[in-house]
Amino acid sequence: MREFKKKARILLVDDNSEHLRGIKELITLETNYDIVGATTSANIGINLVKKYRPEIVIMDVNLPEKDGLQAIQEIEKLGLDTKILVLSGYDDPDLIFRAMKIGAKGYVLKTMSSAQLVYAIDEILAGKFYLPSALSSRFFDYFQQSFREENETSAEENLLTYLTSREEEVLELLTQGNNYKGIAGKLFISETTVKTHVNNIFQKLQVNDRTQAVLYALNNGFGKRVRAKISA
Amino acid sequence: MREFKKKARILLVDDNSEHLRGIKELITLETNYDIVGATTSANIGINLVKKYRPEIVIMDVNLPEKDGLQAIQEIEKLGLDTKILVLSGYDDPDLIFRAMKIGAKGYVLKTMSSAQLVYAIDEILAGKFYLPSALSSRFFDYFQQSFREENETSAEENLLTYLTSREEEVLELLTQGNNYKGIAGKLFISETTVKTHVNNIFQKLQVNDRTQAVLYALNNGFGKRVRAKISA
DNA sequence: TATGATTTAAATCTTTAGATTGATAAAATC
DNA sequence: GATTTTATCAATCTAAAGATTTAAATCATA
Repeated sequence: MREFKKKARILLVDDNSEHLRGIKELITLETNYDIVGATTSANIGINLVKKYRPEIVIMDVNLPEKDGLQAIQEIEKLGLDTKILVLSGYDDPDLIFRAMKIGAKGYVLKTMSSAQLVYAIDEILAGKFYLPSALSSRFFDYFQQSFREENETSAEENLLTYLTSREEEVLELLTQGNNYKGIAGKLFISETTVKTHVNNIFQKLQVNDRTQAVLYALNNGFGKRVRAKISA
Repeated sequence: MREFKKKARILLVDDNSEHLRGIKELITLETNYDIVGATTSANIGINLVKKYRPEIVIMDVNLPEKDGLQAIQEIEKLGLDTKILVLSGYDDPDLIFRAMKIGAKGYVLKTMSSAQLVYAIDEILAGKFYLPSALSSRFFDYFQQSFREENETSAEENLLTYLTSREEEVLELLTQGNNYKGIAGKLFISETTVKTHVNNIFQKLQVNDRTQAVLYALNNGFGKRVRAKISA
């Protein structure tokens, strides 16, 4: 399939040195792959990425010194277009979600078949993403769960709809941390007018102060922005 | 494969009546499916869901009166465990993302093969999610893009790390809209102590007032919550 | 044990925020 | 054309927020 293409340069990072050897042998059988490095250290791995600029990094997320997710972030920050395939012993949805969130191109379990690993590598090298069906389901379950509360509340009555367009402008400036003077200056109106608007906003949103108003705005999709219940 | 199982009840919603007939015929060929309804109206579709409680709804997202996404949300709100497969003429990442966000179990293009449609239906009936490889890539590109800004900023210096644990508690209560008195009461300390903490928080976060402090906290992953740049 | 960081607290002062009342003019709606 | 809504502004007042200084007790740790 890829026989005549340039060999893909691969870097392996896995804290288990036996497993590291296993993958290494397996990949060496594939004539299209060229292993440029294999290490049990996340930090060394990052340096090897800088040095050899592999097309793809196969990264274990259970590393001793530095956790794999952090290593992924640091590799992503290099801006080298290095594709990262996560190799993990856990099918924890949160772990899958976070890995994909920070830029991984795929996530496979250590229990997978060697054929599946090769398939995953090829898909990712072709510019696609790869998640096995079971992990994909876990990902989407978690993904949808994290938005469920939002979907429910967005259907309820949103007090923001009662605001006039001018009040929305004022609230927008409140959500940017402005005080009365700042808002008055930006809207070219007097401070007392701003106070009037702000007081009307409080009434309509049924809150007591600006902080609560800002929180209500952010939690209710103000300005087409929403808060996702997603752990960092 | 599913020959001996109970027939899956399917509802079709598509504004194009010709396309509706086409899918209907195609699905009727499958002995395992039972079409309980087919309509060009989103509102009628929702009522048919209530009436027949199909296992799966194949939903076009380009509907005239009510848009498909809204219809999906209303069906989800019924809490009937109805699985929804989106059928769309567009591979727009935002559309795919929003459909999956609000609970769709799959998304396929109208240009797909009939075999792929049947495969998608079977996967979803089996409790899985289904996105064709190309759409999956679009989804994840969009998904990662929406978190890119956050990933970048989270790597920068986060002033929140300078807060003491007590200051974090105070800030947490600030992000819930409490005033001095409320915080003092909840932490069983005096109001003046709270003022001291809050002032120290302002210094450390380099802000001037509580609203700005709250905004900084929310925008910098305070309390394992992050703000996703995702359009509603 | 000496040192620095944390948590607690009070006193004082200035500034800002918020509530309330009243008023005018333009714009939209009926 | 009358009425309601919206946007504007002022004045006044109270309450809350924020800045600053000082200080004592606790706690971790070098």
